[in-house]
Amino acid sequence: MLKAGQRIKTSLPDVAEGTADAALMARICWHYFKEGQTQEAIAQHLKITRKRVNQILGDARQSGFVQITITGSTGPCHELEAALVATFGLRQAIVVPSPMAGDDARPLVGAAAGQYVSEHLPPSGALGISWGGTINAAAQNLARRKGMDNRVVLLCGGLAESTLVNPYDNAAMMARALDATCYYVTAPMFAESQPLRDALIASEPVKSVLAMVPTLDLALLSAIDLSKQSKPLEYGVISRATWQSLRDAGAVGDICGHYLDAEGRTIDHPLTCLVVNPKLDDLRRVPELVLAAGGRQKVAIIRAAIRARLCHVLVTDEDAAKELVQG
Amino acid sequence: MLKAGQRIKTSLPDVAEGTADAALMARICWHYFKEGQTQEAIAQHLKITRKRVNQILGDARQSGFVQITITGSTGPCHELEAALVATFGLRQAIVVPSPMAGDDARPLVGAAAGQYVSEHLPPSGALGISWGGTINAAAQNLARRKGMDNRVVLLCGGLAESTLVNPYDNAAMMARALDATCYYVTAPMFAESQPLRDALIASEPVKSVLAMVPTLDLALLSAIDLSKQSKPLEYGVISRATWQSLRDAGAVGDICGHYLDAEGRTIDHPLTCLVVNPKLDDLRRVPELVLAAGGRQKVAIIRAAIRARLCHVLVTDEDAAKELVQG
DNA sequence: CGGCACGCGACACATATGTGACGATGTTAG
DNA sequence: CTAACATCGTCACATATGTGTCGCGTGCCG
Repeated sequence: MLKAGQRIKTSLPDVAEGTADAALMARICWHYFKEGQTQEAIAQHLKITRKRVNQILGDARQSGFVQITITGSTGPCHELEAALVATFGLRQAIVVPSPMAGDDARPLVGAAAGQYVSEHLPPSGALGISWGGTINAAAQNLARRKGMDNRVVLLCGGLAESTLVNPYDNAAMMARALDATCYYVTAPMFAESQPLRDALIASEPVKSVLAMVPTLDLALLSAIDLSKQSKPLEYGVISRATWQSLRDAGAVGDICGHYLDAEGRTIDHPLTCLVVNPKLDDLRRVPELVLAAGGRQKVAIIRAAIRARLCHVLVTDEDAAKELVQG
Repeated sequence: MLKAGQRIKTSLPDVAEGTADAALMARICWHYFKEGQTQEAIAQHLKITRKRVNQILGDARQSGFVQITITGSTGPCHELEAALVATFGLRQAIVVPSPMAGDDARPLVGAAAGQYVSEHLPPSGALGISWGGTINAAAQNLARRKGMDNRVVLLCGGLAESTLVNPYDNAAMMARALDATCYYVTAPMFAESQPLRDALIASEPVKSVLAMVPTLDLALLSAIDLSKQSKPLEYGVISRATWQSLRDAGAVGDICGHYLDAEGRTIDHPLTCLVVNPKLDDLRRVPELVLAAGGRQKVAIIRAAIRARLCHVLVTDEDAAKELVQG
């Protein structure tokens, strides 16, 4: 739990370049994962301590330097996937097992989403991204590209306080993984007044970036819920009062700053006039909208997003999928 | 070491469908590799024994059900790669660390080659493949595709005796991984007489498959050496007498059944009139020739292949690369 | 009907792995 | 120059993992 104004070191994994020589890391990973050598043997071979090898392997795993993909035509929850597709008329659904510990589903859903994006973003395609822990995890699980001339467009404004997951960080990680040019919305996520928001949206840098939205090839969206476990609430991105009033207005969460009720309709609330974000119709013009969101608390907003025609492909976890199908 | 005529059960990993439920395997892999749970915890969660979890994980690793890729722009041996490109005018070189134990480099080089092919074979592209342990390993490390209408063309004849690595097995594995149609050369690798070979090559099924070679998008070639460790010799694919006479004729190995001397020239030898294989000029017409071969004993034939213009992209191991560059 | 091979669960145990404590060795700011 | 600090190697130890052995059912074949 964070206090307002608390400064947080943006301790993002940093893609681990620099922690140790990238070449060394690659070599260790090779011997360990590909060749199946023991850490001890690798340490002796390279004349470093086993502990160091262990450390570097840990870094490599965490930072997404090594990527583990589970091939196999039928995923682990493939009946649920079929059920989701059938129930909601989706193009595709990807369901991953929920974490065994009552843990956070976001890293896992994000990982799956990252893999999906890697496989479906065309070379030199333009990718729009939302923000959050899920997107962050997705960024770490993108297959690295190089020289393919991709573009990454951030679909929301930034946050001044560097919380653990920051839109700009997310976008930068994505762009780095894809070797892409990155386009940021150089404005806060929430403006302080409606005139200010209108001015920002009309301003050249913001306008030009938002104008790219209808030209995107794929957008990776996340769903922000307004449950008691809502992360923005926890991180202080929105105040408790705002949270309460949004709920009172019938909102179950938001997609790219568009607050929706359970039926997928945009709600009426003062905050909606302060958000700097792409228009709904522009988003709907993107040929492939991938929504990555997991955990029971996201069920309502996921359903709303689907009803709002903001989800062609859903990436979620087993728990949420079950509730979506049954409920 | 195999005795002539010994029957070998073709105990290929079989892509592990069937060993256990694929969905179970996927789930276990997910919890273990992605979520980082302990085998014990997974066993309890799924109500099976830890041993079983352990087993399934082992199967999954070996069969390529899980794939581990090392991302990172600079590979572990990236100076050697640059040196190879510069020295031999290659389009690209991929060098992987040699196995630490005096072990076989083929599985490792093959793994890297498989990854390369996955990344470079166009959707609905046609892939030509050679055969051998290296290609076998490559097949296990292809990213699975589905419904992309790829084609796999085997670039050599078959072997009646099912040795550990058999051209038809190789091709079948590749085709399965890519969900591709597979085209086999329905003829032995070596015909018993030249008239028979000519008749075979002129026959419809063989001719039509060989005619596909100039239309390939990419060919994954392997190099067969004639050193004392030569695998075909060990497996009895060629007799010791033939081996000796090929060496006497100046051959250092073969690429797709084309025996080359150290300079990359085709040699003169009776065997060359018995091989059922694509013509050199047809091979050279393939826009991308990837040669996957590692181990010191392959250095000579690799060099020969490059000189014969049969290698645009080289995938090899550190030991071989060093000798290639220095020697 | 009687083996008999096979697979699987229950242990058991040798390694391998992750992590903490502690001291030596630089490294930088004052 | 020196002291605070970060980094790294050594040791140690709790877990986790891989791989045996044993004994029990089950289904197959003679």
